[in-house]
Amino acid sequence: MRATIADVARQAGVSKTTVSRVLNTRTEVDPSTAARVREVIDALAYVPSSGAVGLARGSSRTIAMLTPSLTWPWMGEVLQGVADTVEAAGYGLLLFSCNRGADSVRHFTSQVSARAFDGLLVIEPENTLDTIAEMYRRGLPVVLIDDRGRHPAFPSVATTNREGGASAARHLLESGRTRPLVLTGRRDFGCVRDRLAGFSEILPTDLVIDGEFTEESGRHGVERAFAQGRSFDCVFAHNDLIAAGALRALREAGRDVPDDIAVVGFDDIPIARHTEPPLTTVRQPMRQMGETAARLLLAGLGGKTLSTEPVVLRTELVVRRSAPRP
Amino acid sequence: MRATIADVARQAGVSKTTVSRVLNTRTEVDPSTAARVREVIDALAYVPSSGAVGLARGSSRTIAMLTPSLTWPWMGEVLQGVADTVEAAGYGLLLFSCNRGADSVRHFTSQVSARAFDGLLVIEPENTLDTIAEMYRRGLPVVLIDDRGRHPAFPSVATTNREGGASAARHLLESGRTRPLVLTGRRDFGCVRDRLAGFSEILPTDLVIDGEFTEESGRHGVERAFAQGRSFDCVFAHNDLIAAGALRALREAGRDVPDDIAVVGFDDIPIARHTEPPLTTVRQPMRQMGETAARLLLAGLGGKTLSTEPVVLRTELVVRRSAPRP
DNA sequence: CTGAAAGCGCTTACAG
DNA sequence: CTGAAAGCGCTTACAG
Repeated sequence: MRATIADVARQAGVSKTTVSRVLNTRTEVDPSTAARVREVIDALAYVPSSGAVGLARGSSRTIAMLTPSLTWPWMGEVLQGVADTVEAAGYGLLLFSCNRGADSVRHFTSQVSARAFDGLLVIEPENTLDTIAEMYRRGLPVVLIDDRGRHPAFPSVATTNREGGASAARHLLESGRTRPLVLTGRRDFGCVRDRLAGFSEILPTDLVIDGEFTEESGRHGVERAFAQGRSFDCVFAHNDLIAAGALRALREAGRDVPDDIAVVGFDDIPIARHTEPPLTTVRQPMRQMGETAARLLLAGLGGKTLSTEPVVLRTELVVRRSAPRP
Repeated sequence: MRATIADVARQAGVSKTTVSRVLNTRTEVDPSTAARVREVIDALAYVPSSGAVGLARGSSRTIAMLTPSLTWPWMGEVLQGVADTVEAAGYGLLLFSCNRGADSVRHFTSQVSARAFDGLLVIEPENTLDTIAEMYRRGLPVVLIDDRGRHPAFPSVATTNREGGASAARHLLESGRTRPLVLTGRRDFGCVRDRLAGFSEILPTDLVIDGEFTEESGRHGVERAFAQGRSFDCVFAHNDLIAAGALRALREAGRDVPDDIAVVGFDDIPIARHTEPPLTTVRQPMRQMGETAARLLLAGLGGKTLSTEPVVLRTELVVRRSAPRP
């Protein structure tokens, strides 16, 4: 049978109150009493039941992370940043993926009501921002990761999408490229608008093809541009999957990258270093975003009031062979 | 203030016992009473506190997942399979990554003692098998994902590593290749020995270079083979990262893939379809492994006794351009 | 079919 | 510095 606080108290010849006090390292305990209690704790390998502590204290020392998918290319990095930070603070990390649609959302919502965790880190599943905002308003501490340019009414972590787009344009311009093809992700994403705006400021273009954040979309984008007889000397893809698709379509069309056409992506996912040629891309610091969001949330749980102004982390241009330095 | 079972009981004019009974859908409640209670529950948006239920019942309806890293290329798929299955069963998923070394292990161990979860899914962090086995012996339900050929003394899910190696060899042999270079991962992994044994049975070779499961290791392996003046017409890499490194080294050496040298990898991670040429590889069904392990564990929690005989899932050869069909 | 009471394993005023 | 008692929000014999 597992030891409880009552066992420890009995064997140490003190009350449960005293044991609780030494566990929570309050000062008002006689040193020799405390030492005796600690001995018994060690001897019994006693660890307080997290459930009981949570009930008594009204908090679970657990944080939840909500994601639309766990298989997105950059999700592992975010998760690792979150997990490391949360663990180091002695908190537990409860993972919710909304992969099963409405059912998943319901499951998650009921866990919120059940007070299964103290705070929430979220990468927004499609169309759930209102639900999340409502939870925040009702008192659940929330930090959003990757606001997609939407600037919600609660704390969030974002990256410099606009400056990221601009840095891609500057790099291409410095390499002597002047006629870009831009392949975007979904236009209703704020980050897409920001990346485009930053890019266009430096390197204006009317050759913009809207698409999805997929390889296929990148392939189709390039094919369509060729079919329309448009000419371009570089491609700015709104993420690395689109860029990978573009690379493939360019190779199939017999164009050399980067000699004929340079390609720049966005994100710097693991695939980026394995394409041929390896991809120049605007790196988003995903792990750091996870860490930052977790640290913010933990500070919030510690009583600090969090600003709803997004914390913005810097993107960084990573130069590889698809668009080398001039 | 949040509603409790006492609030529901008061407003419905019944005892907490009765409310508890309708919550847990026992039969011994008068239909009209039950209906009245349910109305109040809805009106108050009452959801039982998971902490209190857990304490009273002595179980948390939560499963833990322990991993060495969250950024490994196939981890997202495993995690998704686990999360979907666990969620669908109404359980919570507590995530532990041992990324911070000994500190992480300690944090995890204390959570075990704190009874923070009912069962454990584990992808073994380096050198923790004994610790895990000990937890299993003390009564914690455990299912291991990817036994690395070690056949532990508790339930596990594995893949057909030996047959996977054999299928790679058969494919190469059918394509007329007879002089393979094999690039292995760490030899102390059982899966490496199994893949090698299966391969060698069909296509014996003395050109085996041991390495790590990394891109660099693949590059070095090919370079070393060339430096030794060895000739080969195909490569069997023990995972896709090694294969990606091999592709790079072959290209730099001016060899055409697959015309001069065919390449087969193992795993089928996302990168595999983005190399040049795209990689033929032995697919491990990672998501299915996650699902299977989770289902096993849930069955165990449901009272079923689990066999310690590994559940073995089939690998599948995925043919792409690096080693096309004959 | 229903309820009073004890219990799960802790914490926390309160009193001394 | 220490302890008895109440309380956190549930479940579960037990009795009726």
